Amino acid sequence: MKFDANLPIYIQIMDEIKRRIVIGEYTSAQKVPPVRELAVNFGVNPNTVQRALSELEREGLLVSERTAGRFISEDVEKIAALKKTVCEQKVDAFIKEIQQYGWSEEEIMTTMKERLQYGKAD
Amino acid sequence: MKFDANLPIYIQIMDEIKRRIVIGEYTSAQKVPPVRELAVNFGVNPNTVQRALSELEREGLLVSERTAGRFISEDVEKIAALKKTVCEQKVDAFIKEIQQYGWSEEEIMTTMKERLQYGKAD
Amino acid sequence: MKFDANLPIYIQIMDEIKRRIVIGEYTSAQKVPPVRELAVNFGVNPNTVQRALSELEREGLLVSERTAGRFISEDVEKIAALKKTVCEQKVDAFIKEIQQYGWSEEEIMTTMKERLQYGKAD
Amino acid sequence: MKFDANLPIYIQIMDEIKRRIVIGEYTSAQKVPPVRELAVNFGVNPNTVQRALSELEREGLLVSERTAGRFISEDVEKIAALKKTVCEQKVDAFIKEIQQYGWSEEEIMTTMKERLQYGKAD
DNA sequence: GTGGTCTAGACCACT
DNA sequence: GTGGTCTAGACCACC
Repeated sequence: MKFDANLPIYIQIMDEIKRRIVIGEYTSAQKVPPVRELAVNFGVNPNTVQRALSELEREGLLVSERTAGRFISEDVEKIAALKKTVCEQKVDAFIKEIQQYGWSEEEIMTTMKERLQYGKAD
Repeated sequence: MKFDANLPIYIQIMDEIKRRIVIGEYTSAQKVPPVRELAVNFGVNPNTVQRALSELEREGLLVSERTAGRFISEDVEKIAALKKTVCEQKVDAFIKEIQQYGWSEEEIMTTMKERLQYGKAD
Repeated sequence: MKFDANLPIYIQIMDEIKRRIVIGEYTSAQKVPPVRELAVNFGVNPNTVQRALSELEREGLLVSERTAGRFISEDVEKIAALKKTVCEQKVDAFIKEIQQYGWSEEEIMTTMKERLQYGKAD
Repeated sequence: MKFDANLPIYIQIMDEIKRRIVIGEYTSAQKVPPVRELAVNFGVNPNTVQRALSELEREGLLVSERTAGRFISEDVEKIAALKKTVCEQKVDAFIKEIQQYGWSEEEIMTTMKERLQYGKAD
């Protein structure tokens, strides 16, 4: 995985795990891969992964069972809320950016529809 | 101005100049501030600004006149085309990102409308 | 190498590289010496060579591979076209110069033949 | 007039005057414009023109009459020889340059004919 | 070791 | 004062 040089890597790993939850790659009550495995896959130090997972635990998205490992929260509402907030964050960031260009809502909505319909976006 | 560590600064300056053209801060045939002045404002070396402006000149957005300075192109179509492509690029980037999350068009369009209407985005 | 004071050095380096391509010293798909080495050979700053090569890359004559170095384009037609245009440019420049002296075609062609045959030119 | 930065200006002025003789702008036995006038036209110091004219005098192309000014030599053979040598010098310089590119006589002659016929050279 | 970017500071031509 | 070029020297990512 390619990381952004500006954001702490553990944050970016948190985001990636959230993404996997959102798209259903990691589903409720499922076991999360062990730290070492993730560390290798991400190409980072295990400590960095450890930190990311701890943070996610603090947020209530992960729970750790002493010996068995770490699992995705069984709290379905929590997962649903995650999906919603992540989506809204992305949308808000986008809106903020386009507002820097002074574009009106209509312009953006129109362009989005065009781009989505013709499948030009890749 | 604050620069992203991942993208070359001269590219980001190009983008910023383009933004200023798009929002009409720099309008057709208008004089662009001198290299040294922009360099101070951006907090970078004059060479870096020089490079950014040269690239924009190559793209036909700017023209430089030996001793008088640099000017925004008088080619109105060029400017109009810029506005269009910049908008599309932003939209495409956004679409690409949200597709990583597997969201459907409807979800995104709905969320965008919500966020735009309630003005929660800032 | 000795540079002309009227033309930017990076342009003259571009011309020299083109010359080496034309005479086959640098041939298609071959590796070009690294920037720093060329800089030493030309007796100029690496940045100046960098610029020359970047321009040639933009012209499609060179391609750069991140860590491996720069290579002459594999586009054989491109190379062939280069040879043609360089030759024509030289000839045109010569014709322009002699026209300043009002010489007729016949005079020039005759003199050229003489000079070429007797091998007086060196 | 635009001067080359590498060659002494007085040499370039000599060449320009020779050119004017060759094309017949200055014809045999004609009076040469006064130093001051030439200096203004060339945009250089009168001393520089003075030196150029003195050199031309040494070469026997100009003669100075104490009070009347300077004149083009009446020696018709001298003028004819000038035309010949100037032409040969230009041709030789051209041949030397093209030989750096390894082009054969035929290639050059062919290209020259093409370029002359279609009048592409300007 | 490779290309790519950036800074700091200088000089030049042109007006 | 303007754009353009150049040098010297540095740092980075990639392999």
